[in-house]
Amino acid sequence: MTIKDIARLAGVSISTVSRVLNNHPDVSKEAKEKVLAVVNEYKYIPNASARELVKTSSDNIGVVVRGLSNPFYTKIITEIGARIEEAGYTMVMQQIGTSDDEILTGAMMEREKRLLGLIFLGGRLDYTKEQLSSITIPFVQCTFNNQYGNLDKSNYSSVGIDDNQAAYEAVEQLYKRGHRNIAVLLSGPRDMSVSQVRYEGYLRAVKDFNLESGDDLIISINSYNMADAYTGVKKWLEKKIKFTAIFAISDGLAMGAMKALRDGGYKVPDEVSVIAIDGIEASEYLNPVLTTLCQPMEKMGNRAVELLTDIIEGKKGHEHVVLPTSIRLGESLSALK
Amino acid sequence: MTIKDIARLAGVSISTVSRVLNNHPDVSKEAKEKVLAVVNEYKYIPNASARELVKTSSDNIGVVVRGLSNPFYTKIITEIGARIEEAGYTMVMQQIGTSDDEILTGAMMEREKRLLGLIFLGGRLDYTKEQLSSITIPFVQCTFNNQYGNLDKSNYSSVGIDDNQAAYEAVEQLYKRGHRNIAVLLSGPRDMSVSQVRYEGYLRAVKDFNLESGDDLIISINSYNMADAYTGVKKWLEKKIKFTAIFAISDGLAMGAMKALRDGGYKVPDEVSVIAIDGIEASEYLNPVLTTLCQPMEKMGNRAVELLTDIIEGKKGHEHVVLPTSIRLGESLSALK
DNA sequence: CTGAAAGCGCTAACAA
DNA sequence: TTGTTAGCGCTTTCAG
Repeated sequence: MTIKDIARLAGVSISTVSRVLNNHPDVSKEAKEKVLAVVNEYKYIPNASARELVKTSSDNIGVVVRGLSNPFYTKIITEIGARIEEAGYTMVMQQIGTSDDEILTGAMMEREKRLLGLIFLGGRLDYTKEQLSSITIPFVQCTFNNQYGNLDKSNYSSVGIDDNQAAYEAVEQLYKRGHRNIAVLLSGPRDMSVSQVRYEGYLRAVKDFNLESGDDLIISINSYNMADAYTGVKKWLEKKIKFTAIFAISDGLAMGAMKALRDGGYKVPDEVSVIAIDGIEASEYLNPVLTTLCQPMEKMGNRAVELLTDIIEGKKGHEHVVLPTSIRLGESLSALK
Repeated sequence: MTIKDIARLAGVSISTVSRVLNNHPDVSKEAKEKVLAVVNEYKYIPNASARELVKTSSDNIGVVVRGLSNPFYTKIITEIGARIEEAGYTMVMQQIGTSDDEILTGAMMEREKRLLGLIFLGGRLDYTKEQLSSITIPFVQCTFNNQYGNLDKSNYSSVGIDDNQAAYEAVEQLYKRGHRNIAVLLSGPRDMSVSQVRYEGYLRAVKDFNLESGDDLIISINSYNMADAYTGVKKWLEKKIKFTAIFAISDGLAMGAMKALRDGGYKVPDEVSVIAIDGIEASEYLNPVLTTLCQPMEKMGNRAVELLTDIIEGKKGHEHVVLPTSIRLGESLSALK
């Protein structure tokens, strides 16, 4: 069933069918009705590949999301979708797996969907200028921090938090409550991801506040899974390292840690305080409620779209926006006597 | 940058470029190297729309997932992806919003991607035969239960749990522990979704076990959000209805409920028992750990692919598989004295 | 208001 | 081993 068949069945030309399908004004009522009738009868659906192939422009903005159903992105995506719509563009979203190449995906989307711009969610930190050059339209990295990259900042925009500083502040919260033996729960050890950046913030705080330090206080697991965090922390507890608090680089890891602590007989927050970074929904439903530094998810999505549309419309150049975190005071912190 | 440009730049014909790009054997080493060099230099990426347009067949299996990042689907999708790969097919996944039309999406994918079959995740229950007819390839509904639909079961396959029975068994667990005043927390009230089916299972159990019944024991909210469940339960508690247990139709709702109970001064499980259905990861990290009837997620993904490939390969016809749930005994249940 | 025809970028016969 | 060519299904001038 192609446009040709519809044309034949409706007794009109291909162009007329196309016009009806695209709501062009200059079609007679009769022709329109005839075509629509046939379209409905045969449940004809135009081939999008053919459409895209022939089009030379669009109002599409691409969104590439890394990671299947990362709860953390849901709110951001919703916000991005709403803002793109509001600005008069169309969102084309593509989810990719953890190990897929987002730059390649973006480059393909750029060509196929005739994108005006791209937003990447959950990008890696290690792209080379070379790799990035396959994308020729403006793009903004959301929740991304090219701390280790050597990218030319004038070639793209970004919006995120200062992960290093957030970690520093999380540790500071513990310090202010009298904690000096603070373990860090991270994914890595050195995986060039956000985990590493936050770990460095922890180290900076440890140094600044003159806290206890050393490998004994590092709980390193190989993923961002709650289950792995649980197992890792449980095993670590057996070593009987002296500690009074845990800083987890993500809410998810903190959730695993809190269960491990409970199963290990440690009371949170009475015996051990726990703090993290992210502010996902689930961590607010724990008992005790997790204290965490929240990423401003709506704001991030909002700003990402704003940055991109400003560039597309020629209003501004590339910018790098660092948004502040806000602390959600739960029940997982207590002051040492 | 098109295949034509590459051909010109490499000094060969477009067919040769096409052959190189598609790894066809009959190309001389020199030609291949020349083409590859140009491709790399200019970061040429073939236009997938054009490719798809010209292709008449594929080994693609489409997967349509409803709902942005539903944690419940992650495991199923991972499993589906692995099985599709294993069976020698290629997975083409598309995520759609809660209010998007999955049948239309499926129909479009069928035509564009030349799919051999489709798997729907999280489908609605209310499609008409008419609507479904726009899909002409075999498809299987995963986690779907056409309890209220009037679909011809011989036209599609499905795999899921018996939601009504699962709810019944959940309530039975409470009954066996002496509970007679069991509230139900659901999303709806009558939204034709899985919530409704589980609610009917609750009603059946209430009748069979001669439990206390009535509207007072129904806590109805308008979403599957933890936050809404929290607010809803909190408000409901103010009514001071007599109850000793809550059956939540999903883990997410149970999480909201447990926090509301805690904030309202009710101890779980000492004063109130809570049970749910789903078995998502987060609910295992609660304190107390939620007792819930787990859906066999891996198995579901596994069987969905198996059903579909068997049909594609002509080995079998359509089937409707009902998988058993398994109880995860957490800490949210206690027996009444 | 309508139709004929060109061509989007690519693959796959078919020739050479 | 290579190049020529005919479409895939659609949109869009350009004539009528």
